[in-house]
Amino acid sequence: MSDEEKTAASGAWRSLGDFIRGQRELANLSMRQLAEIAKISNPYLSQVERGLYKPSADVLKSIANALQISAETMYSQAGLLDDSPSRDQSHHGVEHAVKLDPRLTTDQKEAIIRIYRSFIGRE
Amino acid sequence: MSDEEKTAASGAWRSLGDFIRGQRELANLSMRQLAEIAKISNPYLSQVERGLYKPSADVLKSIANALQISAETMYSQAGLLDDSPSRDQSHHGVEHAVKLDPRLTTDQKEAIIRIYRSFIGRE
DNA sequence: AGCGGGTGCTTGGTATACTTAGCACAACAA
DNA sequence: TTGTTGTGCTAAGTATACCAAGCACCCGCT
Repeated sequence: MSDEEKTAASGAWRSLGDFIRGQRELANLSMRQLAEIAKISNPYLSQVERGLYKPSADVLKSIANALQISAETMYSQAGLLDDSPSRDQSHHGVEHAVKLDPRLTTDQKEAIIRIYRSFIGRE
Repeated sequence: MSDEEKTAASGAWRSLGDFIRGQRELANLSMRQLAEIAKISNPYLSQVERGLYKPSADVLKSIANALQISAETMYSQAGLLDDSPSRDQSHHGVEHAVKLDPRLTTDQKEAIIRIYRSFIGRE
């Protein structure tokens, strides 16, 4: 058994932890800040983000609320809602949302999409 | 807060237990049958149906699967999905989509969002 | 009277989700 | 230097989700 696979806390939940950490950093929140808002302890949040534990559903919902993202998104990231064939927002998501935004001019939309495509390394 | 809200096994989860029991009886399954399909123990299922314990998310999903109902239905019955986190405006679309894109790094997401906000005149 | 097989429920224990106290390292101030 | 305050992480304990074994009862047999 490799080091990565040591205990029950590997694989699928790791990506959930990465997701939470990414969203937390995007919101410019420290662990203690997010933990306070989500009403969980900061060490536990640390362990969750590192994939050591699988948070229960209400904790997930609480974190989602604190990060201002939908609970459904969080659950699907946690692999608990894996059905959802209708809601496809993987990479069409960004470009589509940009194109639909009425606040952006055409030039601005093109600029953002160009940057976006350069980031994801084209296809 | 009332006594109903303090202890772990009361209130909202009791109705969840009733819901599960109803669905199980509707499917003409005994506790042992459902427990076997959902890969949980029958005593635990008994306690869940009586509202003594709050099942974790994956157990809920497993039960929903065994009862052939959607996980979302189960979660909403469990009161875990009804959030609707104060959706401010539609312009959440772009930022939301960017935040959710797994192909982008955190830095890239921040960059795009910064550009986007500068375009629409926010911040 | 027993049997065997069905039902749901209780008991006692293990695994793990979760917390409180505290460590180690930074960056900035006195 | 020595504090103070920020960060994330570790350690040790408590709470609880969950399981295996078994109890009590109800039926249809023989």
